[in-house]
Amino acid sequence: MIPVLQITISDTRPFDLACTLDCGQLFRWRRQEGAWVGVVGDAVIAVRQEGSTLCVAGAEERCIEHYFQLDLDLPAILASIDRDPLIHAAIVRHRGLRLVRQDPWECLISYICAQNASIPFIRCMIENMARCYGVPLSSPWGTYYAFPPPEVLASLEVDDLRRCSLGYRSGYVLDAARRVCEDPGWAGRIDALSFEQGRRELMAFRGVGRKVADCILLFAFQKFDSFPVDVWMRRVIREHYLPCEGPDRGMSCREYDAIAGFAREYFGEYAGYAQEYLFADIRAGQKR
DNA sequence: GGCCAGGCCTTTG
DNA sequence: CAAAGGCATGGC
Repeated sequence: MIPVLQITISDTRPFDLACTLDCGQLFRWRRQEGAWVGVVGDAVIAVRQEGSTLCVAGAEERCIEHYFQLDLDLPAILASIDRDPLIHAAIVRHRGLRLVRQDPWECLISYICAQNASIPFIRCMIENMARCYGVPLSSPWGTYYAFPPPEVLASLEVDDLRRCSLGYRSGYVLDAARRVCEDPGWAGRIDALSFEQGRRELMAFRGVGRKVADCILLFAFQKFDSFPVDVWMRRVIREHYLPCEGPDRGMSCREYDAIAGFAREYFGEYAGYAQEYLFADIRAGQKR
């Protein structure tokens, strides 16, 4: 019998599991038999939400609260970004979506892979790497695979990663793995830095530009004022907030900075949450 | 089968 | 400094 832990959700501590796991910030969770199953570190975890109860198997309460950041005052955060009808509608539709505390290493590689790729494709690349080079983890829900650690990826050849469908990103991932192996303190250092300083550190990785750095800062380092601007976010901001600036195709550094800078000022210190709610809303609308 | 995707790097104007 | 190509691959 699998021991199941129950965590109670309330109006003062809202949480929506499906929104959180399916909004595009994470790539490894799957729906399985009415639950969500994923790998966090070396643990296979299954989570199911039944109304205001969260049923968890495979992890302790403290681990889950830390991972989903349930201690964060979400109502206060949402109130602080609720500035107009557009973001308000997104908040209402996805209330309970939380930013997850991702592992810096896995997040770094995931978002290097994410450049110029659709979300299903990103999932595919990461699963390929995990299946080929990750430690198998047997669980009541089947065999899953840990995300391969830096030493393992660093020991590969470019063609090994090409076979995982990474394409031209293979070299970037290999470089990043080697760099992290030589500098194991990288994450701790960025953790202690401000948003701007952390971004500078991250952009020293080949294959990490503004957008990728901003995602990592938001998802792995809890720099909540980070506002990643992908092609979707750019469309929304241009349509609703900053009409027409620059050509239609391709985004210059200047335009990126203009959009992200505007958003940080407009939404405030939790602009990253606004970004994620807008992103989730675009994706939901896309599914029709 | 063409278009596009949680962009970045390099080269050119 | 700004603007344009090139890039690997898979989903839709």
